Amino acid sequence: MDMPVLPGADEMTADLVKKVSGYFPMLDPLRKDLMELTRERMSFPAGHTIISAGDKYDSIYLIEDGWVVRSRFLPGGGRQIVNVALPGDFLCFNAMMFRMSEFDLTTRTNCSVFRLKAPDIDRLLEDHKGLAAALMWANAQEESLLAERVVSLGRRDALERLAHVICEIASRLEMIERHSGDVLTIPLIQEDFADILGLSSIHVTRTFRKLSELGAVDYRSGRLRLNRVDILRRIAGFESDYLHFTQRTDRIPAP
Amino acid sequence: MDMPVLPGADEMTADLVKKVSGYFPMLDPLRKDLMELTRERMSFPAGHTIISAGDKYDSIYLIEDGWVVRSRFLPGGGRQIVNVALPGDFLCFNAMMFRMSEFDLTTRTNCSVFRLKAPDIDRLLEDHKGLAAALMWANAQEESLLAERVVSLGRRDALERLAHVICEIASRLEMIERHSGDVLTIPLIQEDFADILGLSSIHVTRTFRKLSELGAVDYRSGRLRLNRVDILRRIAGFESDYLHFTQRTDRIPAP
DNA sequence: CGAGGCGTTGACACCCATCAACATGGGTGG
DNA sequence: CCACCCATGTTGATGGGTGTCAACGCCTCG
Repeated sequence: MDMPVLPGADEMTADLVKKVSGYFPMLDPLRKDLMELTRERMSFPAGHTIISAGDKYDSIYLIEDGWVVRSRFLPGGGRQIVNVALPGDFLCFNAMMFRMSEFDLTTRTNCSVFRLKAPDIDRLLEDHKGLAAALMWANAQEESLLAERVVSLGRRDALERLAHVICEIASRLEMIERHSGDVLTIPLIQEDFADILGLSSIHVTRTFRKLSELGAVDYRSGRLRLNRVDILRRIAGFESDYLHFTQRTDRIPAP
Repeated sequence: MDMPVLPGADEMTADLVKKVSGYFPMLDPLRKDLMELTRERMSFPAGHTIISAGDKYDSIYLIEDGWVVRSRFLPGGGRQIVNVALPGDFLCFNAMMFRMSEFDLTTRTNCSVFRLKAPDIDRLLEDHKGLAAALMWANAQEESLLAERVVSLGRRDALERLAHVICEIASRLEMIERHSGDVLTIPLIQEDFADILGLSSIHVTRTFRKLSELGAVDYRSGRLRLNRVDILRRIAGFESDYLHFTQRTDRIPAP
């Protein structure tokens, strides 16, 4: 295979693929597909809108580093963030299915992403089985996260919601080895939390204070100290099953 | 192909596949895969729980007829319905990825479903490309519906939410040709609407009354009369794009 | 040093939950 | 055919959770 390989694409396949699919043991085909299709590495500054609602999209992105939020602006001026994408997550993986985005994608930190020219779905299934499997997995997992967010928004109060999303983010960061210890760096302002949780930013302040009073966490300007994770999880009723981080050992091929 | 074909599987492939994938023109491979894998047709009475949260699942279901809701019960006694599945929708399509269900699946009407033994994902991608494509499409569409539900729950008030979900259900029923005219039969009680919308059933009553006063719809015991769809859509801010019902004509192969 | 973004606090209003009571209506058994 | 019952829907009163508004403090950056 004598295709031009990007500088850095190697480390990506060595390092990131492990994170993308630590849970999904189809490493070799995925690595091969990414080598073939990942031709472009792009960087964006914090606050950059990669895609706007209504844009036609033609590529799939794989986040190498940085945080991206997917959000919708409403006629009344409100905003709802539907999910937060972290390193190892795909963006626009339904570009093969749908033509245009219904959401904005905005970076919250400086980001570097790999861009995959979206093959049409027939060619994807035919020639890139590793990527196809990874995309199916990623889509299913994102669906699972969204379902849990629906539960939160529908049936949990502000305190439970905030505690729950903190548990979720902490677990996901651990999963990709971007966090250890009891202090998280979270590049979200309280207004972001508000738009994730369906609250006002003022009420997010109040709710953080209550979590602090309860001894669970302390939050200050992007730094979150986890004091008592047990308390946090109990408040949230957090069950990590829905993240589906358990390795599917039943699918690891025999050596 | 001399495999035993279920009585009725023929009509399924002739009729239902069209609905499953009217939007997704990969009919022939899908039909073939369904013929191979659809070995069992099952019927359930209304109110039956097909799968409970925590159950290990091993099959994918395709709804031939009936309504199914996917819901979660919370420790406090609350319930949240995360989506409503209609004829032509798949259930448990992530059975290849994940091992167990986090939600209950409960019939709201008498239902008949086709059961597909879930092939593992490698075999699916290898031997059942039509089904793989249909499942990817279905998953992406469900993800899209969930994202829109998140927007509703986060940033729309009760009136907007109810109007929006009515618009959604009406559109989906039209899509599968299960409804025409201005009266819908909806086998959901107000408590179901409450658990879809994150409201109390009492407030659903009030909200239906307000919609009626505004001239949009009249609801009475499972029958919903659409008086002024334009009003309803304006209240909801309904844009049907997220349903992705537009045929992807760019993907129809040349004859 | 000023400006602007972000966070914080308190007062107040509103949306919606909760509770209790009652209406309706379909099904079942006598 | 009627009596009863249970599920569901309706209404009003009350309260709590959260939004909104205004003012102020803090910090960063130019």
